[in-house]
Amino acid sequence: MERKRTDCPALPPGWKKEEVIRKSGLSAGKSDVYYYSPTGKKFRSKPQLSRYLGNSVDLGCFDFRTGKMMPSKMQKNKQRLRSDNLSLSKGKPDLNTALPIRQTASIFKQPVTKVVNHPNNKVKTDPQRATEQPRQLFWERRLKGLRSSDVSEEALRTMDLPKGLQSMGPDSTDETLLSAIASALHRSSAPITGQTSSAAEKNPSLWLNTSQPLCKAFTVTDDDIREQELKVHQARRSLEEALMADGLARAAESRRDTQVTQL
DNA sequence: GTTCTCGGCCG
DNA sequence: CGGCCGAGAAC
Repeated sequence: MERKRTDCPALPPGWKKEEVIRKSGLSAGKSDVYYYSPTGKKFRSKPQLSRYLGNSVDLGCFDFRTGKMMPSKMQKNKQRLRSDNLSLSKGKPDLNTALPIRQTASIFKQPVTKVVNHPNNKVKTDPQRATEQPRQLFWERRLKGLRSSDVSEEALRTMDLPKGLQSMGPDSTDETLLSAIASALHRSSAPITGQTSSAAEKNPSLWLNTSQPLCKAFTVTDDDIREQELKVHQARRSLEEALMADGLARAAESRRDTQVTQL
């Protein structure tokens, strides 16, 4: 009977929440909660909402039933914190490459990453949303200070970027440039060209091509490519050796464990 | 066809 | 239990 679609404080204007009480059957009295997007699409579960909003939106602390953010649910976070996997000294390194997302009060944080729907999943996309996906201007600034580190929290040496690559916009440090380019590379499969518009150099906030990293246009020479191929080759060899060593170590360890249990 | 509603599965 | 979704009922 509760047919009213109420505004939900945790939601942006336009989103409505509805609670419907079951009035017959074995489950009479139970209630179902639905949400309606501004475009009128109905959502009847958290996964469904999550699918629609994209992976970059973490609904972990959102309570679907009440429609409120419940910070208490934060502890039951599936994503392990760095401090956590420190304690499990063995265990695979964290290969999560997700980009940081803006943390705001609302569930509907602005994704920093573009939400690209996986070609294989047939979620119907709202074309409006797909094209209007907002991205913060100069969002790369928030990558500042991010460092990769190994399992012992030791910061890894950062890469040296070729001289030809130059950062642009606010905070034109090499460190941010590296992050910006790395992010651009794994955000989309489109070629990375940098900011090709000369206007962008004079006034980035106006002419910025947001699908490209904050990097001046550059050219890649054959020598650059050869040099890079060599680096990749060496990196692969190092990885191969590391994996081999790790495998031997694990084998030795499990052998020792069995012996201990047998005592 | 679409939307509504409750059953029932599964964690 | 309650969340989630399938499927029959209703429109």
